[in-house]
Amino acid sequence: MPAPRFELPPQYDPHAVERPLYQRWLDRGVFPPNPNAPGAPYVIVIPPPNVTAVLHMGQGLNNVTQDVLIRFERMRGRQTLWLPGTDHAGIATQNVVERLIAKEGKTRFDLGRAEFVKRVWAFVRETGSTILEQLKMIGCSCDWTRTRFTLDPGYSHAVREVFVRLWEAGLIYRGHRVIHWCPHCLTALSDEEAEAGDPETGTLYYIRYAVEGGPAPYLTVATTRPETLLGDTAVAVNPKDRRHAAFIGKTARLPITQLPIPIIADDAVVPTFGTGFVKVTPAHDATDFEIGTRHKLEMPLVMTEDGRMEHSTRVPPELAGLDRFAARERIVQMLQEQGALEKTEPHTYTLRRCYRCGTVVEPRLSDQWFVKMTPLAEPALRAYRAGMLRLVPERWAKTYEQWLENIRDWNISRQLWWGHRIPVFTCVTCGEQWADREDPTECRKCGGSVAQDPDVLDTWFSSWLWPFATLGWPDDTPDVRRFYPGHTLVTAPEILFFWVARMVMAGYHFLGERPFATVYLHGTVRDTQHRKMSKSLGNGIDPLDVVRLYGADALRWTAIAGIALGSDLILDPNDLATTFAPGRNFANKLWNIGRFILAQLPEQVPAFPVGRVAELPLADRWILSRTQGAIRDVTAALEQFRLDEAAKRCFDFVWKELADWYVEAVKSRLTGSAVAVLAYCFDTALRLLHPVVPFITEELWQKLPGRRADELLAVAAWPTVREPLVDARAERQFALVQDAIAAIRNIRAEYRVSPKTRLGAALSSKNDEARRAFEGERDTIARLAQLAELGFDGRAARGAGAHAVLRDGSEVFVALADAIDVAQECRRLSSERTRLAQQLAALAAKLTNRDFIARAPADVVAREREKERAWHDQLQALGAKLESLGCS
RNA sequence: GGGCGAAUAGCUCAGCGGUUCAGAGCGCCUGCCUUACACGCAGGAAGUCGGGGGUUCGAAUCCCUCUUCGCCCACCA
Repeated sequence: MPAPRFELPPQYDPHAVERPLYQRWLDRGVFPPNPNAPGAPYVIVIPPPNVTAVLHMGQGLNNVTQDVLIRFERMRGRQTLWLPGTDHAGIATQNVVERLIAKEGKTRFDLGRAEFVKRVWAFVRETGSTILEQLKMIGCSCDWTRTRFTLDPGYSHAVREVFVRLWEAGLIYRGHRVIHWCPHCLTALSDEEAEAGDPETGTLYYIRYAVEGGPAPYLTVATTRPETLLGDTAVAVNPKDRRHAAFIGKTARLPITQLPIPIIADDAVVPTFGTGFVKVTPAHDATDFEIGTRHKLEMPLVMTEDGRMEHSTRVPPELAGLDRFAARERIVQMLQEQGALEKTEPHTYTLRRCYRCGTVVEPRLSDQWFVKMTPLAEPALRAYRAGMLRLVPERWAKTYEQWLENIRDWNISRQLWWGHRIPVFTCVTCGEQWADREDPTECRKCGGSVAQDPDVLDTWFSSWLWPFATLGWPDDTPDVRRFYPGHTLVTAPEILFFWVARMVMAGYHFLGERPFATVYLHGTVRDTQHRKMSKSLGNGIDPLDVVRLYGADALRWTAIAGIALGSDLILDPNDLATTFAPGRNFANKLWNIGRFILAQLPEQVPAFPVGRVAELPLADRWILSRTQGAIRDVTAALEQFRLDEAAKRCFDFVWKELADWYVEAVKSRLTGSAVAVLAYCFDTALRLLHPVVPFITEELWQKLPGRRADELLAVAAWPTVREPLVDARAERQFALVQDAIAAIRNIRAEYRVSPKTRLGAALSSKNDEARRAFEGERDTIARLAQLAELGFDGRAARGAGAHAVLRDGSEVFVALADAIDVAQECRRLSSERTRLAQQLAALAAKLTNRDFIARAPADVVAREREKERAWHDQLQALGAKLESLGCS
């Protein structure tokens, strides 16, 4: 045995290698796209995390997934661009900074707009790169030279251009309607940002309104929000509701304020709910607003922006200034005192809450900027139906389509300070209003002074441009030409509407092309109770804790191998050791395989003779063929986004085949072909594994003999199948060897034959119990003992045993392998659902039975050959019969 | 109220064009410190594949239905 070229520790130490390797990749500039690469570009844009975010497990999964795809394509020679960046995250970031200055006892209004925005920028500059640095810790191979931020000048330019173009196309309008309003964040929200939560049990209040001149002295409405009655301007019934027809046209009086309101008929009222009478509050309910519009009702706002009751005439002094929920209690009390509360009953409903702060959203009448979405949705829908866009897994198709089919106009204005200021200008003199690419100094019509709209744009109004604004659009940049359209988007289904569908719309509208061809939607990270990991539940896992404990590769392996396409990733935050054991164990195994192989390899590894591969020992031919299988399977799995299957296939190849069988099989002959084959197979394994576990594979690959100093696995060529090495026969034959050895091991374990005892010796043992135990199996054991005599008796001899079995029993095995060919053919035909084939398959199964193998001595070979001929004949007959029946 | 998904070994999950499909990892049991690895090696126990029907020579695998979980959408106040 040659002297080991390396002294490697028996335990893989990720910390010793990760940072230096990452730095090396950076220094060598392997992450940015290589214009000299022969392949076409391959582009992924990162779902930009909030600029203030710190990495959580969901993003860990998301980004590792992207990195696997990028590294795979990079090794395949594509010009890969993985474009990183962050999102300014309007509400979220503004909230964070508001909390900060609250600690100084101040509000943003104390600071003023300019000062506040300055503070946010300072905060962003200070903390903004945290999450990107964390991505480096888990190995992400982004092109950091192209890092973008949704508020940087170039990007803002794109946002403004988009707004103005939409304006010019007549797709932006000022809408006066009831929108979702967050009384905590003090801004309007889009429909998507007002999330429906879990059903909650609340109260349905039945309230009596006095009626003048009607068929009854009063009517009863049912409501969950009694406080809104101060804003009621009508009571409505369904025109078809006979019970209440006589009320229509009469006047009701609001309790508490005694204001008169009309009783009207409207189709929107569902007669079966509550009493059939509905209180109509047009300024605080979307449906009521529509009713109000149809009937030209007054629409008074009775709450302030922060959710306190207020109105000059409608809110009585004792309620003014009360928070809406406090007001509710107080009003219920007042109603009770006035005898206007008929009854209450428990009621289950879902409340919409602000997706940033969780506050119950208040429907509120206001003026906002909207984008007309139907003209944008149509191309996105058409493109999807034409197959231009693929969702993986496909089951999200219906969700995507339904949303686009029922698209609603998008409220894009936010009453915030942090974000892209809406570029709409109004002349204070003549009222002229327009959107402008530059800040105007005077009215374009009358020369009067102008005022810019105070609001900012929805964060998603910048996010939806991400695939091209990051490349320098609207300028005609080389990057836009080269990297648009992109290829794969990796994200969570939660933002299918927020982001994905809108990017598709923007892509088609502004560039006339899809932003990406495939949307890969991965699952959610959950705890063992299947609860989503979240800060508030305290059930999260910090990916960097995992990196510190077990290394980035262990994290990556667990995330990738542990999640099937489209399913969730279940991790146990209370037991990181168990959760990440698979990754840690595998990394260590790989390390030790490398440790062993590297110790065997001489400075100059001879290439194995591909042309004369047939002359190699069976085990060599077997592992070479299995290597081709691994290349084929792993490549196919990655192409199909089956990352878990790719990982698992690598696992089986490296651990079960290369380590457990081949390494053991060649331990007794570690020279010549074995060394060459080991070097090739291990090198291939490292390449196949690199996308998933980049650090350890790069580290080991660097140590392979003959490596030039400037070579990096990160940009090494992806392996391809070498046809001459595919050898189905060798695989079958070796499988029999494996079966035979398994049978021997089984017998040894079952009869407790010590590893140090020869089977033959055990047979003639003086130990009565052992001998008696052997009696029933005497023939089998004797035969196997004979086969195994060389190999299974001592230490470190499993491989030698395999070799010996092969040599002594090869004739038997070859005959069996041929028989199996026949059997398999029978099985193939049996799937044609014929009885005859079924019977043959049963017989075939018998032939391939492990018992048979274990008992098949050389002297039955002749008999088997005879049988085999008979099989062939039957097969021929069968074939003819099938053909006559019209089966192919 | 619609739509979608999931129920397979103690745990987390593969398998789902019908005939080596009853599997993997972790855990468990029994041997092994065999000079790459005890984060390991060898062997093993363990599931009537959620319940019930149906199609078929044959079904975790296809159809129907029920139950239980989870997700998305929706103006019943």
